[in-house]
Amino acid sequence: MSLREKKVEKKKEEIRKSAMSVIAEKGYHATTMEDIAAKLLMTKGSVYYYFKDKESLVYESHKLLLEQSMEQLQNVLAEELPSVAKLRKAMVVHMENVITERTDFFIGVKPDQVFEGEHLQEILHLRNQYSDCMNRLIQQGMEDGSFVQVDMKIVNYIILGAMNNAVIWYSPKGSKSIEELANSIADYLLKILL
Amino acid sequence: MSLREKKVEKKKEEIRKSAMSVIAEKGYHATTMEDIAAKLLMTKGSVYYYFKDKESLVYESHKLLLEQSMEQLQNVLAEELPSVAKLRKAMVVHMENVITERTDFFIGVKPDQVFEGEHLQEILHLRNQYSDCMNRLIQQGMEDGSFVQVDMKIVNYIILGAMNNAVIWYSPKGSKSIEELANSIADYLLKILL
DNA sequence: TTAAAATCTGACTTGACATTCAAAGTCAGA
DNA sequence: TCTGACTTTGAATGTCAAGTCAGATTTTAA
Repeated sequence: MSLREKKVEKKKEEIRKSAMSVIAEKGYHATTMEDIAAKLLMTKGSVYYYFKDKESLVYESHKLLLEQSMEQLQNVLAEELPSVAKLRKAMVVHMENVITERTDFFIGVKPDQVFEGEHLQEILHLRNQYSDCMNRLIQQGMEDGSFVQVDMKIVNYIILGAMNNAVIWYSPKGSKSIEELANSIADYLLKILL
Repeated sequence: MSLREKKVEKKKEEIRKSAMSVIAEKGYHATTMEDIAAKLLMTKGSVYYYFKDKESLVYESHKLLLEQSMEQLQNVLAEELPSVAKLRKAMVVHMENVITERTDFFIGVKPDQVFEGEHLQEILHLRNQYSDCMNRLIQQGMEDGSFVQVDMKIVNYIILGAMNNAVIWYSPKGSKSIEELANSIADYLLKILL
């Protein structure tokens, strides 16, 4: 990649970050392209130089986040760990993502209210992929007898729902660190499976 | 109440219902006053005859729903039941509300992105009240030894989060009836406390 | 140094709503 | 039947944010 391309990519990355951050703060509909630009001391016009429109910017941002989370999850999947520890780790990683990225995206807005066509398909696909991985973790645990038999689908919804919802109530002012919090939530949720 | 007042109240009720229904369908920001009116074969002008503005309409609708849920919860609280059965019933009732009203209990938007001032305060107050009631149920169970000791606040967030999230994924096409679904979710969540 | 390429700017256009309002329509009861 | 209060209508208005674009400015590389 040429220097120029690197610079452009860096700028795009900054803009994506800014977008995610402002959206996490104010919600998708309340954040304007000017907000996103202002945060970087730019003007709207510049943002449009890098991104076709708001939808594309948000799509790319969201996609990247999902892909990164997916990759982390895959890494956990690949580890040599007993089922319980593996699922536990996956949950902790997820919680940390939810809290640090504050991506209200999993709950705030339904994807079909923001994306269309290809973009919508891709986002749904990535989400399903993620969800499937979690399912696999539960499945494995049930097969090797680490977990009790449960309705995988429902339990998965419960687990992801409980975790994603933290965006709404988490506050850095709380007495627990993110790590502690992630761990205790993971422990509580694991009790459903033990 | 005079005949006319009854008629007005009935109309307002219809409009609130329509608003909640369209919002559940398309999301708060995507639903226009015309959508809400059209569903009742009215024009938006009429809606404005009954409600000052969109915010007020949604506020009143949402408030009523919260109050109704609160009342149901209070009724459960008042019943003579062992802790486990009581919390279980509260959860089932909540789930049924979430699914039938399809208002994620909360519009899918954080309240401070919709309401302001007094209205916002009142909505937050009602939510807290509701949450406190759930807390009380957990507290009681821990005190009488029915539940293990847990961090009440976190567990409460988990429980409400997991349940509210059902708005996102519930589909009437699923094989389980609402009642079955509510029951199995309640059972899974109770395992956290047993 | 300098001209072409890449970036950036901000005023402008557009369109989608929310909200208003004057006029028209409805209806219970005198 | 008539009247006046109550309702409804839909066109007009106001607002706000997305998206555009003709330059202005900065960077690149010869």
